[in-house]
Amino acid sequence: MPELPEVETIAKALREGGRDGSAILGRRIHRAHLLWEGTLETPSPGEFKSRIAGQKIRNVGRRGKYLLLDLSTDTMLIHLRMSGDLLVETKHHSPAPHHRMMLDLEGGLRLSFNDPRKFGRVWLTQEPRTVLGKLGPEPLDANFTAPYFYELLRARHRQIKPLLLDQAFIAGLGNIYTDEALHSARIHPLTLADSLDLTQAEKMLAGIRQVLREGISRNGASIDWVYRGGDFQNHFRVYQRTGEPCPDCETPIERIVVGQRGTHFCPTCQPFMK
DNA sequence: CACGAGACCTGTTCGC
DNA sequence: TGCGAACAGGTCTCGT
Repeated sequence: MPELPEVETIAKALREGGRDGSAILGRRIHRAHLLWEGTLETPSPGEFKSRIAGQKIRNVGRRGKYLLLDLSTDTMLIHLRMSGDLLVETKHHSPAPHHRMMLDLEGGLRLSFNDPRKFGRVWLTQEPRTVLGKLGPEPLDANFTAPYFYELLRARHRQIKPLLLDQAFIAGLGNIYTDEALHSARIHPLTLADSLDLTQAEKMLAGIRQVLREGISRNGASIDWVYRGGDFQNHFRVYQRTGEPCPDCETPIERIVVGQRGTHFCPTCQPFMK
């Protein structure tokens, strides 16, 4: 689910707080509740609870699809995977179905991790690099240039779509934004990365940045009940639009399976070049 | 190195 | 209406 724009939206919301003044920055964590221990990747439940108690939330950031909570002495990393969400609630609220972890904060607030499918994971560590170390570059980083992207693509004899989903190649893209970016760049999802020329690499990077920026400006995509307020789902051009006319040329959008993921593209705008 | 299948989970939608 | 199949924003591991 949550891809870079959704995680960025959540990080921003946690930093800025709600209209009700429910800001969590600067607050001390009184106590952690683990409703499903499998959520915790490291350390053990006992050490997690004793170590996190008393630490303050200094800041909230993002790297790839990971949320980073800077605490007094540790970093808490959260990966929402397919169905995770973070909510700020009050302490009195009884735990909703699928709550997996709750952090009681000073001032009666509570930061809750809800995750129906139980794929999400949490780490508490003083060395976030051990978790983030293998991530590829941030696509929106100004230091990530088109010529460099072209060099990376040229070194890989692999279909472009699964390559863009590979977090070690580039961080933050998921199934929605990959399909949208390929359509924006007019590149077929099965195109081999090392067959793209510099001009196509430039278009690919521009497409990635364009759809990510649009996703962020629309507060992400809210499919089903998750990620309240996001609007990008109403602006998909190909994702989950099988059979609907391409917004650029009217050709019906096609769906194929690539690397076991549903893949949506326009056969006219994105012709397969061998 | 590249790729496909299977696993990890639960909920919703689709097709008969 | 009922019920099983298919599908879902992600990632890891294993076998070829």
